Amino acid sequence: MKTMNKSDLKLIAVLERTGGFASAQELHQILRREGDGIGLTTVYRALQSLVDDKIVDLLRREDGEAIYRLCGDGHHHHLMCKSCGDTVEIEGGAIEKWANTMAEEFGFREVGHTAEIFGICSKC
Amino acid sequence: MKTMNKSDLKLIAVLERTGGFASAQELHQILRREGDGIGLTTVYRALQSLVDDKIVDLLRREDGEAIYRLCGDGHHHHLMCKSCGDTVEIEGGAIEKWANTMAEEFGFREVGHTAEIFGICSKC
DNA sequence: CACAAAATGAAAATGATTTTCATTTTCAAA
DNA sequence: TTTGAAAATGAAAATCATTTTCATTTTGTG
Ligand SMILES: [Zn+2]
Ligand SMILES: [Zn+2]
Ligand SMILES: [Zn+2]
Ligand SMILES: [Zn+2]
Repeated sequence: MKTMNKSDLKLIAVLERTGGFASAQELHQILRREGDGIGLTTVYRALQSLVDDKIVDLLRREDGEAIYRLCGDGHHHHLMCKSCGDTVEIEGGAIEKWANTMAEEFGFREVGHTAEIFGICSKC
Repeated sequence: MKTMNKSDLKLIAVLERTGGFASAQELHQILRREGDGIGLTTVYRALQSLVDDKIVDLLRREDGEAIYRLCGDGHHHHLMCKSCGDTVEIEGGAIEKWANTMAEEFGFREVGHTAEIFGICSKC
């Protein structure tokens, strides 16, 4: 972790405030909406640097778009209704264990994972 | 799984021949190199349809590019190296149980899930 | 202050994927 | 075999996230 410039701090602040994942474009819009004139390029650069410094996690949406979250954020998974879109945040203890076990078994390190459950909720 | 047209079959054939993962662009180039004048659009369409029919897996390279591979039988998950792209298909017994438990707890039905693990493999 | 390095952002470039749309192929009914 | 509608095809244009360029501004230090 080298330096930490003004933009890096701004991005960390937004990520803290919003919690969860957000794309670069979304984070840029949020900052703009709040009156910050930061440029999209700078947002990308700050996120890149934060990822390099392992301060931020980079994952991918289903369509491939990059999404970011603060490392150490309360990690959780989602249960989403395919019909109405309602989403519940759930604990993933079993998943964490599974991911670590499997990764270890195959000699992987710096392990991460994604896991989502979807179905039809009781209201639908 | 509805119909299976000529292009779908071509793509399946290439994927069989090459084994492992390849991007749409790469698969298109391979077909072209082999003298097939198939269009890039058609390659994308065929892959989409094969993914919908669960005949091929869609994963993502580290840069977000979509990569495809013929899927083995049965339900499984992936452990992929972020660096070299090597992928292992793994059992997900714990996941299945977890997904069902959570879904039941929140009253969801027709439940499905996705789960992928990624990290750095021993060779990298 | 002066000056070099670092940061910034507008605009252009990139590159994968999708959309449009006119044309061709397929295929079953007549 | 002929015919018309539906499905398939692909070239070109459109999208859209991300990166690159490059001229300008800010920062830090002597
Ligand atoms: Zn619902
Ligand atoms: Zn988890
Ligand atoms: Zn698979
Ligand atoms: Zn590897």
